[in-house]
Order: sequence, then structure tokens, then C-alpha cells
Amino acid sequence: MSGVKVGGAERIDAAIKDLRYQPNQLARGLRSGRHSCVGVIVPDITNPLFAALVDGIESVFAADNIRVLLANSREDPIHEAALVADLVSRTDGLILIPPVETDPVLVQIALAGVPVVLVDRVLSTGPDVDFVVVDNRRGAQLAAEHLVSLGHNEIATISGPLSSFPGRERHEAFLNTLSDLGQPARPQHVCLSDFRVKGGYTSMTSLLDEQIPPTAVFCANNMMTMGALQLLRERGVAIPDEMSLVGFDDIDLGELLNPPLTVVDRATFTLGSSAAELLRARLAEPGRGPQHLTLPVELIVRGSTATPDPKALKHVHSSKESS
Amino acid sequence: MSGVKVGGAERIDAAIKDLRYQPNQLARGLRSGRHSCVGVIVPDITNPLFAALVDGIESVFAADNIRVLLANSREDPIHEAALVADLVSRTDGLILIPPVETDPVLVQIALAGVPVVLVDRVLSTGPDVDFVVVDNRRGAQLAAEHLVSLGHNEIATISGPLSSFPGRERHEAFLNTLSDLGQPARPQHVCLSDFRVKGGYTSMTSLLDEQIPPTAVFCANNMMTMGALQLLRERGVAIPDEMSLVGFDDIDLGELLNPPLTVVDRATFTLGSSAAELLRARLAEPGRGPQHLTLPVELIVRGSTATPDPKALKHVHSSKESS
DNA sequence: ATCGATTCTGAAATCGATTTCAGCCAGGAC
DNA sequence: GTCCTGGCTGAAATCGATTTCAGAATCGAT
Repeated sequence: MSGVKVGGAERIDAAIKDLRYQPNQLARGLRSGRHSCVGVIVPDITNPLFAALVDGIESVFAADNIRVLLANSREDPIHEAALVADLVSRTDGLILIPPVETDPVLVQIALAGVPVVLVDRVLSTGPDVDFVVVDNRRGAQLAAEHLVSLGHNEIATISGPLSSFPGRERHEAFLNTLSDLGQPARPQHVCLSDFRVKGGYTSMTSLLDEQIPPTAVFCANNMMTMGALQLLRERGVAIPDEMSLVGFDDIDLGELLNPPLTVVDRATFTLGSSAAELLRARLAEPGRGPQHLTLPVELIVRGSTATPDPKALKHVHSSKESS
Repeated sequence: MSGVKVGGAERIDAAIKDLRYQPNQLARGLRSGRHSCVGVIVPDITNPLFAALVDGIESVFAADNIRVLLANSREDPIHEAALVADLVSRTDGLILIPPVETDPVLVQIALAGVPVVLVDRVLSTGPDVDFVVVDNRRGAQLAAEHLVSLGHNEIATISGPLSSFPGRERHEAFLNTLSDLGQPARPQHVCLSDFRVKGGYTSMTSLLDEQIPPTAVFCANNMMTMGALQLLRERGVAIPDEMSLVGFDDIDLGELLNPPLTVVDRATFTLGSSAAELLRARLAEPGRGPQHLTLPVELIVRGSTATPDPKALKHVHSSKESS
């Protein structure tokens, strides 16, 4: 312990510093099987919702000194498969939002025992894995009840793809609630779209061009709401006078829009942090039973919904006929 | 070639399919040194600007079948260093937006010959590397000229940190242009902030509380613009009647806001794709000289800027005194 | 049939760390 | 003084692929 004999450890530390030695994480990971790193795959990096979700995930792992590697599947199952294959080798576990409900690659890696947590969307087949979702049905129900209670009886929906879990849940719950309240939607007022801005835009176009345009529309996600808003602005349709709008998922600046947007909101950051906690727990105890979380939603009533105005409605009709 | 003797290759392919064999990307990368994968580090995943940028990057590498791994440095140089160390081992090259201008880790890896492309921000020290930036000075100049030409003579700026390249460039160019046009900004009207929503919010607060509040404000990035907008909305300040606002970087839905926002815009997607092209070229030819790109900006005049209204100005004063 | 050239095959080296293991040495107990 | 235990050290095995290489097999041409 005296100064005469310098310990090996100190000399190594000094050498590391001197030579600016950076261990190769690949070799380290290959041998030890541990990476101090988790992977996250989102379907659309430009959707602010997923950015907030990732933020929530990072907040958890930052404390553990675990790095988060993010990848974008661009809603493409093929590309996602390549990313999963990559990340499985490089990380200790995965958090992901699968682009499709039947994902053979995911089934396979889940079966192989790779720690996986699903967020927002779940798989319809395959083994039972951890997941965190929100109460999509409740959110759609709140939106429908709100519109009906305002007195609307021509209510439309721009739904997401029925092949996705949230798309189907919101779609069904919205239409069912409408029916239960005695205001079933006309078939022409049911648009099946794709959760994208352009999809919301074109769906709203076709709704406005209907013989009987709706007085209120439910947009099943934030991107489609933005597309719908854009078209309404272009056409000069007044919100909420001529058209009421409820979105699912809040939008950045949603309250600064004219009018501020009525939306079904959910704690996106918490969605991410919950998923991260689930993965962390599974990493610590791989054998535990799968956990399922359903987070609550709430309706935030702002200015984009109102009682339908008969005069305004007529105006929509006349403008259609005069164009 | 006849059916009698089955070639080894086919048998291997069959076995791969049968056993669902997935090669370990780690081992592959370790041995071959090639990863078919590039890393991207952004300072703030929740900033839509960076999401669009990543989208541009992905559009380029998708064609090459090169995966893109994204990481979030959260503006933290320490965390960024860990991410860089990780990604250097795992990828063929890096595209990054450094959180600080003097980044010893970056200098080190650039020196070590790791292919690196900088975007939006550059390093003030270290070796010469590829980078893509926008014409920050020109953008700030356009904003200043626009406000002065409208007749404003109490013009303020909410600038980013001067320790960052775009923060300093925009700040200096804006103030210089103001001086050149004979309308130098009062010292109280120069706010140094942090490129974050909250920073814009508090800066706008202090500007409104000045004895002589400005009639026009330049916000040096999108996040601070959002914060400033939020405060103006809360205080009930009318835009552009009581306050003109020019932002740097467009905002999603910027044209749907009330009023639609006047901004200095840049081709964010192109910023990403250009960086990706630069990295791809360097990967193909590691020895080439460093390339520097400066992309143009343009002023989009929408509704948030107008000629100052003497009546409205007085109203701001009186409201301050009456509160 | 022989030669040369090309392809194919299986074994061994390699990437850069972690992990294991045998061998060595020091200290404490009997 | 001997034996056992514990820690330390350096060498070798390991992770799972790619890459290399020598030797065998195939093919065409003379």
C-alpha cells in the first residue's frame, strides 16, 4: 500500500487516460452480452407525439446511465424487421410501436426471450408481452358524447386504419357511442384513413363534398387533425361556426390555434416513462409475468366545438352549390 | 447444375430459412468493420425541426439500405460524449448537431478518422470536417429589414445562446442590420436566451414589462417563438396590432395560427438530406477534402407582422400602468 | 489424358473486448 | 514448519460472425 509499489489498477487508469483509450462497445457487448443500451422503434419520427414519448423514455433511463438508441420504422414492416434484427444484437431490450398488428419478427424475438415492451399498439398474435396503451375506447366515447351533447346530428369520423389497434378501438368506440346515443353516423360520414396529415386532408375534402356534409368531425389522431385543419382553412370553413372539430391527441400549440382545439388528450410523456419502467423491471427480473398498463385519457374542451348553427350550416350547402 | 446434386449455397439458404437464423450484427460488425448503419445525434428530440431533419437523412439512406440510428444528447455534452463513444463503435459514420462549439470528444473522433458530418452548428476548434449550415446571417438580416421597413423603431430580439454558432450568427446579424438601418436596438430590448420554449416565454415577459416595450420582436428559433406566442396569448396582447413577431424557423401549423406567423424559413428536410449526401460521399471516398454547404433561407411574410399602430402602442402602455 | 485455371470446401485466424482458469504468492491457523 | 485459504496475475478460451488460406474438386482446352 506504500508509495513504493504502484498498484496495477492505478497504472492502467493512467494509461487509459494517456492513450485516450475508448473501449470498443461492440466487442464488449459481444462478449458480455450486456450493452447498457436499449432500443426504441417508432413508426414516424415527425409525429410530435412520439417525440414526447421518447422524451419520457429517456427520462427514466438517463438515471440508470443506460443509453437510448432510437430508430424510425416509417410504418414499414419490412424496414422495421431490419431495425429489430439490428437492435436485438446491439441492445439489452426494446421498446416499440409496431407498425402492424401481426408482426412475425416481433413474435419471433419475443419468443426468443428478448425483453420487449410494446407501446400504444399491441400485437393480435404471438406471445404475451409487456405493453402500455391508453384508454382509446374511453377517449373516443368522450369525444362522441361531447359532440352529441352539443346537439350535433350529422357527425363524421376520420378514423385511422382498422388494422391498427388504436385505429380500430377509437373507430369502434366512437361509432358505437354515436349509435347508443341515437345519432348513428351515416356511412358516407365514416372515413377510413391512415393517421397521416395528407390522409386527414383528403378525408376532410371528401366529407365537405358530400351531399349532406357533417356539422362535426372526430379526427382519430393528431396528424389527421392537422391535415383536416389545413383543408378547412383553405376552404374558408369557419370553426366552430360551420364545423366542430375534436381531435385525438393534443397538438403542440393546440391552444394557440384559432380557435384553440378541443381534443382528447393523454399523458404522452407518462406513456413513455411507464414503458421504460416496465422494460427496466423486466431487465432486472426477466422471468416476471407480462404486465399490461392502460393509461387514462381526458377530454379537453377548448374552442373548436360548439352547438351547430343552422345558418352556418345552410351557408356550407349554398357555397357548395354555388361553386 | 442438374437436380441431382444440390449446390451448397441453396442448402445453406434453406437452412437459414428453416432455423430462422438471424446473424448477430455485433459479431458481423466487429469482424468486418462495416455496419450498414449510420448514427445521428440531435440535441433535442422534441424539436420538430430536428425530426424533419432526421426525416431528410433517412430519405437518403433508405435507398442504400443503410439503417439510421438516432440518439438524443439533450443538449448535454457529457451525455453526448457517451453516445458518440457508443455510436462510433456501432456505425460507419456520424451526423450530428453538437450541443457546444468546443467538443473535445468530437475533435478526437474526427482526428481518428471517423466519418463525421456536422449540421446546423459547427465547431470553433478542431480539424476541418464536413458540415451543412444555413445562411443564419442572411435570415436575421431579412427579418430586421422587414421589421424596419414596416416602420418599427422599437425592435427587440430574443436571441439564442451566443456560445452556439447559429445563436451568435443570428444575434449579430440582426443587431448589425438594425444599426445599419439607423434603428439600433435598446440594450433592454436585447434578450439572450436558450433556444427553449420556456426561455422564449420568460424573455417575452421581461420585454413586455420594460418601461418602453418593443413594438416588434425577433425570435431566433422556433421553440422560443412558441414560448413567446404563449405569453402574448396569456397577456392578451394582440398580434400584429400591438406586437409584431418574426420567428426563425417555421413552425408546424404556423400558417394555421391566429394570425399566421411571419418567419424566416429554411429547407429543413433538405438540410438533412444534404448532410446525408455528404456523409454518403465521405463513406465512399474517405480521403476527400472537407465540404462545406450553406443553404439559403427565405422570409415568409404572413400575418404576424404589420405597421406599428400608435393607438395599440398606447394601449400597451396604459395597460401596464393600470395593472 | 493432362495441364492449368477456376471454384469450392473446410479449417483456422481475426476482430477486441470479457471471462475463466491455472499457477503463484502472501498471510493466518494449527 | 506445514497446510490451507484468498487474492492477484497472466495466459487462454470465448462471443459469432467475416476473412483468409491451403488443399480438393471441377471445368475447359489442348
